[in-house]
Amino acid sequence: MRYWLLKSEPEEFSIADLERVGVEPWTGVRNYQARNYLRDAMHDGDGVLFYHSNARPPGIVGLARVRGEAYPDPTQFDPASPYHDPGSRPEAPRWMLRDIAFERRLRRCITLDELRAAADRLGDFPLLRRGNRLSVLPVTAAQWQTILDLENR
DNA sequence: GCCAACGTTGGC
DNA sequence: GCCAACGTTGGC
Repeated sequence: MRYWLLKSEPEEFSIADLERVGVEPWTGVRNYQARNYLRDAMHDGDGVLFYHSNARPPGIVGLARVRGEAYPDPTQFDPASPYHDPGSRPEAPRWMLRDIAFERRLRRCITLDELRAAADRLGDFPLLRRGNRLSVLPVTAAQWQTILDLENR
């Protein structure tokens, strides 16, 4: 079992949206490193920290779970989609996704400021690295536990 | 709205 | 393969 952090802009898709739909195909990732995490490194049942980016304040707002296996992101073949990729062929899909299942909201938002303040306990946390823009990030078991502990402080 | 960081594109 | 131009991310 591994752990991940997924970023989402709440104006695009928030934790409330995930709670409402229950399970969401994580479409639109168009970065190769993030794609590799989704396609190769994730496993059914992995834990997910749900992070609101471009939010005020930015922070972790909920928990979710990876559901099932990787499969082609259908939006890459949809000319009407903003995620359309005319260079991707159905017989060799470039972009893969996973379904993400709602688990629960956190009792409160654990803000980016708070995560920075806990940097000594978190160690090398990819979200806190300068200039990081990846929307899918690996989280260690120790970091996962540290963040859950923060929730109850 | 600004801008730093950084991935991608494309000319050469 | 280099690298300048460009586009995007995302905090502020």
